[in-house]
Amino acid sequence: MRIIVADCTVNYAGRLSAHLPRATRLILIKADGSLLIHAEAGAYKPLNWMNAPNHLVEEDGRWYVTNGRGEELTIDLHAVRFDQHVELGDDPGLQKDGVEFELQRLLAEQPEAIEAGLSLVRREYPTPIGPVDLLCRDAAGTTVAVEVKRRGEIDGVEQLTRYLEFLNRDARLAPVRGVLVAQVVKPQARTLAADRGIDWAEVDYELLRGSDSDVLRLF
Amino acid sequence: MRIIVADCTVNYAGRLSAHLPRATRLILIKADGSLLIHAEAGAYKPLNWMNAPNHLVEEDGRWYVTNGRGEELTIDLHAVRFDQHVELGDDPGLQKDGVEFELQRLLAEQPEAIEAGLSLVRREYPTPIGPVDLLCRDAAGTTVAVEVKRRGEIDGVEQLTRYLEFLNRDARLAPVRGVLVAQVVKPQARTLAADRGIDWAEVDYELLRGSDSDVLRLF
DNA sequence: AGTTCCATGTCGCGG
DNA sequence: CCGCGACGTGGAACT
Repeated sequence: MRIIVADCTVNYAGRLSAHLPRATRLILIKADGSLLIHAEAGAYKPLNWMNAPNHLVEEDGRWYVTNGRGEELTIDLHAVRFDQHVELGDDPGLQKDGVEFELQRLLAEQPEAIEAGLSLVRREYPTPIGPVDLLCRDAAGTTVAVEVKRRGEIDGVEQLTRYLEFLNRDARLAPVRGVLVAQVVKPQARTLAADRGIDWAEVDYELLRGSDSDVLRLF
Repeated sequence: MRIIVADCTVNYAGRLSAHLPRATRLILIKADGSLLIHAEAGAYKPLNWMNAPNHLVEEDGRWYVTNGRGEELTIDLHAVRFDQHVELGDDPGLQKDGVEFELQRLLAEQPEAIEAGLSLVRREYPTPIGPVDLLCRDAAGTTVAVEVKRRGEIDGVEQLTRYLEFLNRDARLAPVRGVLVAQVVKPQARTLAADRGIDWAEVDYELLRGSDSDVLRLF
């Protein structure tokens, strides 16, 4: 990785046109050729960037970066204050835990955590506009579409509404109820869900994981 | 800005839990306190980060970063290979050009590009839930609500549906048709639009801009 | 490669 | 502060 601090002017033309007036910034060039330009403020997102793979040409204090997809970045270097090369080596990568998929897996194993008497019919049940997270049947034998989110917000209710629209046209399934399941269901989502006749449930992730370990311990 | 290259182990607990095994990485600490951890590969997005404002405590080769929103990042520094401080100063900021607003402006000038015989009634026509991008009238005199997007996706159909709901209650306008206009309309959006009786159209941004220049050249 | 959906999305605007 | 929509969204998983 090459680490540069320089007084520079930047122009980007591609998906849009953008211009960075002259100022001192941090420029990173990674081993794969990707390039980031960061300022002193504004975390996470670079002011400008070019994703790998791309082609870098240096010429008279000006860099041309092109990427074969019609995008071009030009950097005018007025003064380089700092230029250092370091080898970082491969990264073992980030280990995540606690995302939606895991929650869906646990709930598929323990549908009763959503509602007593609920049993799984199929996970990722396909519809013309995308798969329903869990298709279940309740104690009374009614079909239930379950949408799993980490946080239950309005778009989750919208998504579930669309699924129900389609599912209820299938005579073999109708009538289909909907349940939005999340660790936390926001007040707005509750209101909209109630208005649409959709149920919601909050589940405890740690508790689900605990039960999961219990199940494993039995074998 | 402080630029550090170090052999480190990182743990994050907040919106999820994440762990970075020991490896050499780039750590940036910006003036506002925000912190980024980058690896050699994978541009744009840091492996881990903490957005400002946050609190940083250094202690025995271990850093604790907390941000008052229940998020915590811990960095164990095993070996620091590089540690440099640079002053970047304020950044004048990025100047952008050419996004959705521009597309809307061009279509307001050339509604025929959407559909033959279409004429503009008003841009940003207000409704209780937000302004409709373009309100038009078609060749038959029927009111048409146009939603402009750079990319036509399900969200656009949902948004337009909500507008139509309101517009159709206005006896002076009803019945109102809807058209979703974008450079590209995704299959899912087409399916949902068709299902809701909403039309869609794809337009060529470069072509619109070209016609625009032609118009200008006439004067 | 194309498509779809998730994201510790981030970011900016308006109420 | 919260809700909402755009983003050069990026990135991963699946077809």
